[in-house]
Amino acid sequence: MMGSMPRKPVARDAVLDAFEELLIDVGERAATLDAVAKRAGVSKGGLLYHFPNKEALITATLERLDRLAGEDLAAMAAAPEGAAAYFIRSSLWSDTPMDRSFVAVTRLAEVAHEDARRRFAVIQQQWLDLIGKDVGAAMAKAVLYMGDGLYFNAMWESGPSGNAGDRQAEVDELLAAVERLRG
Amino acid sequence: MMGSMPRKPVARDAVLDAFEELLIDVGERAATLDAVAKRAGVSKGGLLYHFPNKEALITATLERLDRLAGEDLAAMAAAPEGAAAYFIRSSLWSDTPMDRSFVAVTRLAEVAHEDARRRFAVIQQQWLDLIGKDVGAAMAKAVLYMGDGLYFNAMWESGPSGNAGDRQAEVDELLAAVERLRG
DNA sequence: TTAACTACACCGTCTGGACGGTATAGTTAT
DNA sequence: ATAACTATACCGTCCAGACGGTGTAGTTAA
Repeated sequence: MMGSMPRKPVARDAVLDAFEELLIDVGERAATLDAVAKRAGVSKGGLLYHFPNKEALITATLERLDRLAGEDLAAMAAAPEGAAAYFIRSSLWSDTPMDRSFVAVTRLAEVAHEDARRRFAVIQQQWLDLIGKDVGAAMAKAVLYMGDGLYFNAMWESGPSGNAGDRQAEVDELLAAVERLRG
Repeated sequence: MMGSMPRKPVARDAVLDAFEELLIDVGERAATLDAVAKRAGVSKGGLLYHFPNKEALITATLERLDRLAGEDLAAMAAAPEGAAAYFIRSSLWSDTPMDRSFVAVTRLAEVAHEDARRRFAVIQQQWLDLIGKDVGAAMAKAVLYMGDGLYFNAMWESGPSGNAGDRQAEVDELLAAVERLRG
């Protein structure tokens, strides 16, 4: 009568996490199924049970980004400091699930994965709209690109990231710039 | 005695161009030696005659970027409109040799190619210095990142690029933003 | 209430193909 | 005569994916 629920697929999430980590750390090229399975502590067969092929793994990763981006967008819209400031702040790599997911998908887009690129375009447009409401349409792109540039550069400094203090000073500079653009 | 000079190496440049094109269009993963040779209209043996292995091909590509970036930096320093405005303008994907070279190397950096990443850091720092002299150190990073963000986004719109008019309008907006930051 | 059965969640091995690279013998342009 | 190729065959490695299992939690029927 009671719970006749099937066993929980613990491996599934482990695999998705491992795939993201590998994308971030070593790029798409080296994020092979074997490497993902090993990192996840799962057999290759187990991996393929959940994701019949690599494309399915990618699809699931994109779906996760969609979900997290949706949540982030809601937080951005509700941020008391304003959408623009929130955006700049959150463009600093801070190792949140959203950050990891975003950078991971960046790696896929880089490898010319069309679907990944499309998701980016949508998310970027949503960010742009919110920033436009905050600082005015004329300056929105300037702010959006400042944040993107920050992200873009932070990505190269792989691993545990560099000097946190320097990074913070950088964000403060950018926030000052945003204030000057506002109007 | 005279004219017994060897034939000119026409294939070499063709191979380098083809490698760049493939990096941009399909990413590092798909830029295989076979694909490069085919695109260049050269036999695989001919490719390997000039570049004994893939790493040599990459090295030559990085050296080309160094050369082009050096020229670009000189032009930026001498630009009558100022370094910052020049930088923003040139961040628009315009299919120049420098642009192609830069994006191609981006693809390599993405795949965690350390050498490629180092070159980027150097070029970025040089740009930052010039922009700082133009708009002041406090706002330099804001401008640099605006340009980077523009580049970052333009990269996703692969192929023959989108609407040129929209892009131009975008650059004008960014230039207006730069003027507001100046001081 | 327990043996038989089912469905799910995995594991480990194998194969076919692609890719980087080697080798070699011949061809073209200067 | 020699550098600059073409053409083709081949090797070792790696990878995606297929495949045939195994263990176990829940279900059913006597």
